[in-house]
Amino acid sequence: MRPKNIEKEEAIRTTAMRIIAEEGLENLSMQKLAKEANISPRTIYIKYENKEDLLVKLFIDEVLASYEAAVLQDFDEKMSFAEGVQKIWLNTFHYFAANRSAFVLMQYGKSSPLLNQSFQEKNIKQGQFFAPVHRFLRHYTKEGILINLPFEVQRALLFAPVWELLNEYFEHLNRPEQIITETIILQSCQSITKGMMMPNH
Amino acid sequence: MRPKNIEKEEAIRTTAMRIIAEEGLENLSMQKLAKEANISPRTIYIKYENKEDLLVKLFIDEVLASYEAAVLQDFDEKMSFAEGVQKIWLNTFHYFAANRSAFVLMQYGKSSPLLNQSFQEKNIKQGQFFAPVHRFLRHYTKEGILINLPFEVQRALLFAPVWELLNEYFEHLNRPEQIITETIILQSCQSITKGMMMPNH
DNA sequence: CAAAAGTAAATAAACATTTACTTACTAAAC
DNA sequence: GTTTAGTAAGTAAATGTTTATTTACTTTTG
Repeated sequence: MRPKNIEKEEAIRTTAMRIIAEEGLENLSMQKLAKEANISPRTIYIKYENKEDLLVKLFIDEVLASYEAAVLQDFDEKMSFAEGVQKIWLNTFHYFAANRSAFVLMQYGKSSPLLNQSFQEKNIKQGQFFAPVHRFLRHYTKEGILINLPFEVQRALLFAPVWELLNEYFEHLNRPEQIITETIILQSCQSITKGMMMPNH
Repeated sequence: MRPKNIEKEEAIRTTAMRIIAEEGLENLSMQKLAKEANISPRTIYIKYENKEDLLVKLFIDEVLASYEAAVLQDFDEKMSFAEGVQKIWLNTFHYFAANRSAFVLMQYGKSSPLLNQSFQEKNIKQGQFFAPVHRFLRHYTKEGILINLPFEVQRALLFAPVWELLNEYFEHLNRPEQIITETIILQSCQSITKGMMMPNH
């Protein structure tokens, strides 16, 4: 039996991510992808059921999984609240600043019904991945250090700004100077953290 | 000379917004739009140069312009910092909660290269619209009340969370209970505002 | 009737997916 | 150890559909 050529599978994935990052999800077609990856369209269908399957697997394996791994790197639930939040901010910023295609696909995931649905379906899995963050926030809420709000609200308030700053970071890539520096990220994180903590902490 | 039928132009716009909100931008085709608006495809091309032109005008006129008008309603630069930020939060929340299609298209505007580009190009116009907010933030920065960061960063930190909460709001629409209430919005806004203010204010 | 608004039907390109075929490798048979 | 049959990987070209846009025509109103 002829064995799978792993290089071709790799080529499909990296080429797809490149097209999405450079030309947008709406410009990714199966034929274009095959051509640019130097393979036959049929080869994609050996490895993926259809386009939807390809996009969902790409989204979950190349974006969600590696994002979650990156975010939790060197993160410890036992860190102080400010320290833990800062670690997540820096991990998020560095990971996506270096992986624009992952950032772009993640953004698509929020608006595209297709990806959004798969995002929802995998919420269980994601919940397992992000469990340390969940426990971290719940712990400091119980301790009376973090203001008492639903988890989803805490997550939105604490981490939405870093996404918006990443947007700003990429928009400034083509401009003479970059305003989103690590110093700015640290300052921003401190402001947000301060606002989320109970008085006298 | 036969006069334009304004109803048909209206039908194109509202139908397009409905398709985008319900089925996503990727499922909006000119033929489908024509069929659902009960007109001929050619009629769209009388009113718009091409699909890109349609989307850009839809985005600018139906989304950006009305969003900006909604956000600035009853907002006054002379309001206190906390009061002004809260007004913008509430305006944003109420406007998009009641106009899901505008919210969806706005989200697309952030990821789709097509819309993103037109977004960038119209930044001058948008800058004029949002000038009151810009002046508002600059004033309180000079006064030493708002922490001194680049305008783009202040905007990201102050207003990104309300977008994320809107996402959460829409996701909870299909669930038994809504966690994103006006009370939660007000509490969230206060936390963010507190973090962005200089100590002793 | 002039002239733009509007239509139905056509066009050509692009799309996702399939068909019919070849290639490359494994492992059993000799 | 060489041959050979089987099988999945891979390909080139085709499929039928959908796409944005246009053509050739009709309608409506000043």
